Amino acid sequence: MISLEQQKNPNPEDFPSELEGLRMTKQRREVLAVILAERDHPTANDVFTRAQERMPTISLATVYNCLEALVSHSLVRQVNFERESSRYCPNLSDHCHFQDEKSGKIHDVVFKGGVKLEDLLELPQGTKISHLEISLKGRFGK
Amino acid sequence: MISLEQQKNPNPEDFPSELEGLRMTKQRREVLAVILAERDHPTANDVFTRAQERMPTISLATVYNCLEALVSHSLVRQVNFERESSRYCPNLSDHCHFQDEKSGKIHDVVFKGGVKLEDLLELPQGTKISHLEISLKGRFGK
DNA sequence: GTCGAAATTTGGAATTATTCTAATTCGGAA
DNA sequence: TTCCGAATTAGAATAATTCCAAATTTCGAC
Repeated sequence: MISLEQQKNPNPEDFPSELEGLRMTKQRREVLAVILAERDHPTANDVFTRAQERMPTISLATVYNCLEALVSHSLVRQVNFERESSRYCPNLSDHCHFQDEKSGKIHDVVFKGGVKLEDLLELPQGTKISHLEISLKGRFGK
Repeated sequence: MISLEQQKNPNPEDFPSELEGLRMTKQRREVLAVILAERDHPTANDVFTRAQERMPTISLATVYNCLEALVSHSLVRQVNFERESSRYCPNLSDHCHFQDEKSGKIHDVVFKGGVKLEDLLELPQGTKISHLEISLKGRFGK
């Protein structure tokens, strides 16, 4: 797994011309930079709005294209909650997501030491998991 | 948790007039019967089509209404996979879902003896989980 | 550097699942 | 039977996402 540093103002120009086999274009760099800039979970539209600040000509379709490219090359994670619009997550380490019902905000949640979910499921021998998503909803204790 | 028997041809008329505090109307009975009739994971539209066989006048909007009522009263589970349309599941016991990438079909997966996912997560003290969904995607071993 | 092919971007249209709306119908209580 | 709130209905509206076809950019070969 590649490790892209989270930083306040990532400079799109600092990304190499290729990441994880994905050719980095100006727009893909910008979209990636937007996502790495904050540790939150923006929607495609949020990303679009933020990207427009530095690249006013970028289109929403391109943002969708870039997101799909980045996700499929594991540079960004896609997060789905029920039927809400997809969100995107810069944290590539093993974790799942908790949505606070009060604020709607999404938080990363990690597993206790070394737990591998796959080991806890009754799956037919040899089953290959290519994708796994855990979504929690609830309220923080007060 | 209520336990509604899975059976080949559930008779909508056999359901009591109220289930889990939800008043059972003709349409809600029919929708519930459709879902209990098969151990699969139909979309709202699938349910609509199947319900129409015995109740040709039912509308899609009603199917959506009924599904939402049944789900919110825990008579049926809603299953979401990425951005695909929601599916509905008659199995109320603790389990998660695996989608076979080859067929697209969804299968129920149970946890190994008594594992409680909540116990494996690093959540702030007192966090109340109201909803939890685990979705897996992959291929069965051959 | 120039050329052509291939990939990417773009704006707008199209799609699709779902929700909303307003009118009608139903079902139970009085 | 009558009344009232809830449920149903058909169709319109919404919203996220995808599709499309044209324009632009990039890349490699020369």
